[in-house]
Amino acid sequence: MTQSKYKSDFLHVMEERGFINQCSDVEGLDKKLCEGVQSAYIGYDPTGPSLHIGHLYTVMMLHWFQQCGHKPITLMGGGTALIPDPTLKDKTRPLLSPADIETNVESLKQVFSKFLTYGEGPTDACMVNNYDWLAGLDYIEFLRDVGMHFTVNRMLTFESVKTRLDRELPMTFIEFNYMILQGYDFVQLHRRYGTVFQMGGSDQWGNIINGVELGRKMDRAELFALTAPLLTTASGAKMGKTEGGAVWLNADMLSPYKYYQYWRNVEDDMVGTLLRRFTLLPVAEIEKLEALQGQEINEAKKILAFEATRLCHGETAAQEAQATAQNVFEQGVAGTDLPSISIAESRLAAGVFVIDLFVETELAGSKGDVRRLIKGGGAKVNDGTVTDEKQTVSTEDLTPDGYIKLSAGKKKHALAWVESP
RNA sequence: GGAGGAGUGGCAGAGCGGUCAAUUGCACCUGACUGUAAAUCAGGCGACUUCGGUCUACGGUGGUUCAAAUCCAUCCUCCUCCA
Repeated sequence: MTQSKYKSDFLHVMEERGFINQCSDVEGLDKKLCEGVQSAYIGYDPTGPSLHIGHLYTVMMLHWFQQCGHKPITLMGGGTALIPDPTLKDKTRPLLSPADIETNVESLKQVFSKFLTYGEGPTDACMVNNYDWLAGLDYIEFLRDVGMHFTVNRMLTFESVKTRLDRELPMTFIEFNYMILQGYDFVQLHRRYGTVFQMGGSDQWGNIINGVELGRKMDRAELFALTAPLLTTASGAKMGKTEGGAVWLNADMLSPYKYYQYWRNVEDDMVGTLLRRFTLLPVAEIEKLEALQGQEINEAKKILAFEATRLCHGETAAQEAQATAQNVFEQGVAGTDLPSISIAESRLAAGVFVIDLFVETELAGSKGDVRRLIKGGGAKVNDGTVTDEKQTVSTEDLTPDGYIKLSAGKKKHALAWVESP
């Protein structure tokens, strides 16, 4: 294990797990964290009902923060979600209704609870909503107190603003204000909870540092910022997408099996980074796994997939997912955890077009999609390649266990079970 | 308020009266090779289809034409310059 240059447990962990990208004042922060229990927050926009793995590494930061004896705060941007964030996407994102946001906040708390312990204790996590202080703001007062401290000159230099302007894309005033409100959040967190520390992804650096500066200007507060490197694949693309879309952390939006498969299929070069960031395995153990070469890396990927799934969906779900993956890929048989549909026995007896089953199991998006799959030789029924578009299956195709296995390509499989009368 | 310019498939970006379901790149899917990896090569990439076709699409709505993404009118949105 490498000798840490940090005194505080937390920074030590962040360092060895690769979470440190930029920090406003490492020494100061290190010292602060050694003084006693601190609270730190990360902001999340409740713009969707779940988190995906793009959010996950920040949640892990909070997780470790709590493990190191501090208090994590999840800040819900209930107020800022009413305002579009000007980042990345060139288009202004649609405004959400307050009711949607409230539903999302509730749903998100469930997800966070898998990684953080909420409660009333000194190091228990808590969830706050910036709607509480943003909703009632008086415009004039706000401009005088907060707007005073921002120069447009500086705001224009921020990456999110610059790219928009450079590309001659519109940015509305409401979006332009986003960063001010985010900075103001830090001030409020400090005033209300004594929070001196904010973390986030490196894309949030500008916003976070705004808060640090605003706190100093308004309250002479000493605030700290830490960002983690954004997750990109070894080939440079942003991580977190699968064929179906985002890799959600909710089981009802993405099954544990698929979640497991996502991790199982990551690029070789990512395994070490991901193990450090998304599992709780001791670093020493991770270092051993990182040393694996060639085909052996698959072993590391299995561990990554298992550990990541266990953390998010629990031991049982992880074992089931792993067992299914093993059955499917190593034994060549079906596993119970595969996506399934049920089909009435009477319907099956009459014969069902294979094409329809592929659509119903969502292995393909449309009938035309299945036809293409068949033409390309990627469609299989019970591991036999489908060659005829009009091929049907009936009760005779059922395996002894009472299902039909469908495959789209080598990795995507689904089962159609007969519905017992 | 005035003058120009632009709105095309997930994104970028061609087309500017028929041969356009729309060039191309990225992304994505499948096949081959492999290690459920990467790279590479090949094919595919609106929906439905009795595979002959049918339908829906180029900001919205009307119109001209045998025929429109392409022309005209109008509305909406955005950009640039001027006041």
